[in-house]
Amino acid sequence: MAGLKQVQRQTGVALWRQIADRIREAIGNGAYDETGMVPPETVLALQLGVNRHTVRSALAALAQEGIVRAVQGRGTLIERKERLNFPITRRTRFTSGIGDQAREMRALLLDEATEEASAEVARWLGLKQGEEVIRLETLRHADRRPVSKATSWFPAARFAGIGEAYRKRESITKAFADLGLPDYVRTTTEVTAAHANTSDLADLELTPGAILLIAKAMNTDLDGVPVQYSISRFAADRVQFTIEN
Amino acid sequence: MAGLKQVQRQTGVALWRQIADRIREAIGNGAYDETGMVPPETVLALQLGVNRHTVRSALAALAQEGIVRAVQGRGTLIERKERLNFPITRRTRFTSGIGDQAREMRALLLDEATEEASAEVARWLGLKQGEEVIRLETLRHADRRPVSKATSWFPAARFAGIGEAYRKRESITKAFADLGLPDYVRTTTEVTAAHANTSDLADLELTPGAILLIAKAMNTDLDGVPVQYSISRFAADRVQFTIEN
DNA sequence: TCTAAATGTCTATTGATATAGACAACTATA
DNA sequence: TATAGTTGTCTATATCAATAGACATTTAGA
Repeated sequence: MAGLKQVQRQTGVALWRQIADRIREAIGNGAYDETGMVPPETVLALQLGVNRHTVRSALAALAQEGIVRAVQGRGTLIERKERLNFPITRRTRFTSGIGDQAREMRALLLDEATEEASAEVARWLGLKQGEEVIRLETLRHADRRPVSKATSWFPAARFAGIGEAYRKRESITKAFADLGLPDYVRTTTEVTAAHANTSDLADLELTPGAILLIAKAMNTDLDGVPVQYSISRFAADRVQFTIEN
Repeated sequence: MAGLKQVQRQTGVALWRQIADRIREAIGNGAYDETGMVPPETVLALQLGVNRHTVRSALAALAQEGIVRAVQGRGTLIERKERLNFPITRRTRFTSGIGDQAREMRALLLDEATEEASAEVARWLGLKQGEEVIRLETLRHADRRPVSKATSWFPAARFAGIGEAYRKRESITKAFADLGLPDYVRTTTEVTAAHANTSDLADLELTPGAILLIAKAMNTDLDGVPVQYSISRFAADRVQFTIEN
């Protein structure tokens, strides 16, 4: 049996949203792969102990996301089912990590700026606070679906022009290569989770209330000198991380 | 300035809950460390573009969690501010990982059962579906605050009695040692995020709507033979993971 | 072609959520 | 000892969320 987790009342999170989240998760886990359909509204309502109308609100939200499509008389069909796996290793690269799981990858440069390093950025990049860094805001798609939004900082002195290189090559690895850095390694990754804010929601095409997986990562060159610090935000219902040690 | 992210309306997540989450996060990030107090209700209401009463609902929820304490005439004081760091490496162990960040560690065995391996468990442990495994439900505390709830499976043939050993030693590492396994390594960790369900809420002493970081992990002995598969659920606002490669 | 099973639509009612305003009570400080 | 600044309490109102029931509409299959 599928066995959706029970919902909770009076939590500040509407039942229809909790139910939508559970069904989205169940779809992602392949719980309904046999039929390709979500169970009937009446069955879900009974399983979850809520009114059928509440289930309908949840399914309407999922239909809005393009995950299911209701057909009168037949049932509610699953339209899309995805959870990308993102391996985190010493050789973590976004493009090759996701690349074999998606047919088409795109990377978009949303914004670029040169600024003085904040205390946090300076600490990670091993700079003094106030030294110049280049900040890139990037958005990455897999199969035309937004997957992650990232803010990256680079030491400005060493990587002038990395914004332009990234825009052309659509890859950090290739942009580094163009600037004379043939290889680099992922040194540290910190993972947290939080609710999405408004701008992340819009860029990642999420519905409000969605959860983000947040990875703060440092890359260094082969001598251990920091070359990039980044904060990436992933839609938690589309992505999981795998750490292979 | 602190600058809390804006809230969103008509999302199925009540404003007071969104605001509570943002303030909890801001406290965890040290945004109010200078004063040790949350900004006045009227200021927060203005910043967030909501009514003062809505902010009060959020602060009431945080007071319920023991994170803040309102004092009439003075303001709202920060009582607790914590986020434990949990390193994930080849030598990941819960006790030593958290141990140096907390004065007191406790591990509780909630439940123990011998059962037939599900398809998932069998796959991870390299068993045939239906082979016997021991399942442990454990709850771990740091400084009397619940940190994580975990379900672990062990091959029953090899680790008979591990429940009793864990109950006595309050450590997987020591329980393994008692059963003749002096060392093991973390091979794979999968990280996802989701909303907490009812039983996790209760055991982890969370408020409804809270986010969990979920780690599915496999440990093997030094010959690469799987010895443990576990699913651990952490309160996302109390914990972060660090992956050092 | 009938029927069971499924989604779609409508009305009505209740409780939770959010806003609005006014004023009381308390604290720290000028 | 005033006073400004803060939290606490109360009333009122509008909208959202959830339940309840009835019935229409569509699909697939007997």
